[in-house]
Amino acid sequence: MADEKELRYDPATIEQKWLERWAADPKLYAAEPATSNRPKYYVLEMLPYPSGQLHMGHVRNYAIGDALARQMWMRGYNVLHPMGWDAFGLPAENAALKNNTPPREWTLANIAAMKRQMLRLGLSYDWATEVATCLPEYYRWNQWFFLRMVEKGLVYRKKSKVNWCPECATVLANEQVVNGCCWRHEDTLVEQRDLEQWFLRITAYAQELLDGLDKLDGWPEKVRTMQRNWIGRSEGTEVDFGLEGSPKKIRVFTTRVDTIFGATSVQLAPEHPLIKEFAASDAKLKEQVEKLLEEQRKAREEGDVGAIEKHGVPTGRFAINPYSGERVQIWVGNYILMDYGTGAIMSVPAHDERDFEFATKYGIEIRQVIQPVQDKDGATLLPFCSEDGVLVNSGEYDGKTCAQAQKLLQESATLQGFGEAKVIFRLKDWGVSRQRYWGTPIPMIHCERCGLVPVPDEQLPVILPERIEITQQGGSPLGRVPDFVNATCPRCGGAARRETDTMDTFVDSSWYFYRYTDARNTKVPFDPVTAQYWFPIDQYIGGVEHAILHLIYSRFWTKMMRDLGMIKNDEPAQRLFTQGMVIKDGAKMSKSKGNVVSPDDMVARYGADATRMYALFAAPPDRDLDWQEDGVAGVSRFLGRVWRVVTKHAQLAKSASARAAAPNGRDLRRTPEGNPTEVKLRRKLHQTSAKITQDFTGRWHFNTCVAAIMELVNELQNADAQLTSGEVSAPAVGELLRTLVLLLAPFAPFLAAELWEELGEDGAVLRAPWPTSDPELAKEDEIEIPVQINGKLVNVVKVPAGSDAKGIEAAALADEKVRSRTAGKNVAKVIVVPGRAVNLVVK
RNA sequence: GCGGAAGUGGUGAAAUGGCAAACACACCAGCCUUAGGAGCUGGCGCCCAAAAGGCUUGCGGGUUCAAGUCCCGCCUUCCGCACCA
Repeated sequence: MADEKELRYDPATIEQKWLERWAADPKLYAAEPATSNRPKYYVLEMLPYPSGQLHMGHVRNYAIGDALARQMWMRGYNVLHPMGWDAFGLPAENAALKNNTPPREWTLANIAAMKRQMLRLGLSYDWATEVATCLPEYYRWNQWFFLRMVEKGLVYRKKSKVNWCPECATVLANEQVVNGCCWRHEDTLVEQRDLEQWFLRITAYAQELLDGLDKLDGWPEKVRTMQRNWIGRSEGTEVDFGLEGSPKKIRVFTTRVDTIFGATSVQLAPEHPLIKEFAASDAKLKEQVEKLLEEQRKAREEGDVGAIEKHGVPTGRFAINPYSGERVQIWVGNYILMDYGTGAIMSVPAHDERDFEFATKYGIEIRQVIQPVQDKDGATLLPFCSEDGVLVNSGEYDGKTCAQAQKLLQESATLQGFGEAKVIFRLKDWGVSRQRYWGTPIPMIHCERCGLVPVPDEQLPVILPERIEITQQGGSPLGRVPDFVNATCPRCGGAARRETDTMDTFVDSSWYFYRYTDARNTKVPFDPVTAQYWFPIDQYIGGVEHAILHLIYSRFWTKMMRDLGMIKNDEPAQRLFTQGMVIKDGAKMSKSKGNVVSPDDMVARYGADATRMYALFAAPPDRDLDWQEDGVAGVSRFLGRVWRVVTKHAQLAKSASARAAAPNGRDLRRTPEGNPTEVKLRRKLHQTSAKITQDFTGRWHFNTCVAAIMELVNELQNADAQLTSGEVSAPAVGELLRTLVLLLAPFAPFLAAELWEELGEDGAVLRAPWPTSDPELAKEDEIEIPVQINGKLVNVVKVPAGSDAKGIEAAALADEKVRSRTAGKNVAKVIVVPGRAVNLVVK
């Protein structure tokens, strides 16, 4: 009875044993220093927010990274595989309100819990480099970078309209507004408020951030496209229209200055300063403008901007076209945005769809000034928006192509001083102020005499006070801590007030991966030499939801650090992989859908190996993954078969004769010899290892890697009798089982460690060399060739491997079925693809 | 509206232009008994009683000796962007 239990694969016991062993060996997953003679490989998974619970999306993300890291170790690389915590942020404050737990305590407890879960999963992180962004040892460097950016003129403060989430009671960056709602509160509409804010000048890098995308060919095209759209570069012209009866000018931005002779009105945004001016002396206009503004706000908040019906009112004022001197009405329109371009446009109804719609509605003149190159004679269907035409009704510019006219008009504007060529970006500067407690204090001091004064480096870190009452009232919580607020001005020594806003948490995650390379440095954020050894990251892995936020900020930060002379690389990550979502019952796993599967449950029932391996087996990593518990059970049963087949024959594999003939299973004869089963099994083995290596290095289809291991194990199982009887030689058994375990190691590290030991091997399987495949042994000696007649499959013939076209053709023509089908017919042509197929063209 | 990805058995999926459905899950039949979330054997796209045969990768065309794969048009689903002047 007692022995029987041992015949069962028991993941709980095996995994517990190895957890203890690994815990006793903290250097197991440590990278070698930069002096290592192995090639470096930096594999990184996006650091999680410490919510306290891993979810399946994390498990999938980390299973992918871990399989890669382990395989790279086995292939001889010096691997850096770190993990950390994106530990600042609002949930800690909410938890404090709810449970009366200090944010720091709550966060650290969550980190401890999630770390336990990660350890339980057997993830190969070097915890010596662990980083938690909420600790002063980390966030002091956020402050340090902030000061460097102040010096570089990359920080400024301005009062501006900002996105305000009433739920978070704080400001959001543009990137954090999703469909008009808060990215953390999908149902909470974002409001616009006027506030003094700190901004980072990310737009200084707009062009470089855009250009760099072309070189990031290791990034998914999807992410690059999203970033391009977000940066939104647009080439055009700025032109000053005159304001009738005033020396003032109205500057408009247009990408189609060639259509300017067709401008029949000028449209201003409701928030345009001139509109305010007009409205001041015109109560009726004021009322109308407010209505337009309200419509615009509503549409923006509903995320339905494109669908809003265009409205506008004439202001009664007129603008003067600087090229023609023509006088056109000035309107205010609800479809004009103040925060793009100049907040003013020239309206050319004949050549712009929106302007056309507007003009049609209000009976504004529609004047064609571009004649399409095609259908020169017939009436043009307006609006005609293509640039494939020539100018008409445009004075001296008539007959020019659109491109020629744009150039000439720009030159003329520059010459006469009423305009110029201009490139504008949709990307806005990064507002980093947050009126929250649990974040990095912004290291600035407000002095009544000296103004804004940076905190000197030697006074860093500006420590976030820990004893603080979290309340729900608005405004920065730090403002209610006198010990924090009251400061001495570093410049004049007088009494001053400390800045009470904290930094956006995306600052934390913009550079954390550099800190990993030198995580305990107390002098500088990281040692440049060490960082240069590891950077750029060879493979970054995470969810596509960070395509714009985190990934654009990180690129900016890297360029900024490069310009500080701290690093040499222009981009943080060479390759980026975005894994698919974890789905259950047709929907993304989420608490609100009630379809969450707990990783702890899975690990408890099936073990960490089975849980991780299922996450890799059920779909290729870039696709969405449908979580089916039966599938996990299936993988667990498979691991049981592996366990049985290896333990059953382990004695033979490590027998004296097997070792003597083939230490490590490596020196076996390199030509296929032995009894047919042995030849067949070794062939399958070498085919499997070739396939896995290929799928691993090439296209990252871990699901087919796992399937290949399953096929191998199925063959071993089918040959159980021959293995038991000794028909297969001991050295061959040794090679088979050892290699199987090595191939399994990146996917099921616990079982691999256990079986590696079972096979009598010392040392970590992680440090054993990755199996190489011998093409000679992998080669089939007979292959099946499908024979088609007119493209239809008729039969399959066997020919010796390496048969030439002639031999294959002969075999095909000799086949019974083929002969009966071709009898009495004319075989017009025979196409032979050696090793692949034969097709007979029969008439 | 624009851009991207995807559409293959009951399910997850596989297939350098060359035998569609590997590997699994579920299901069915049988064996085993320590009655388990265990193990083993076999079956499992559709039509046909079976065999023979035929049909089959969202729909319609095309290229090719040969198309799930390449090209054109359409449909559906998901994702991103969306008055960006």
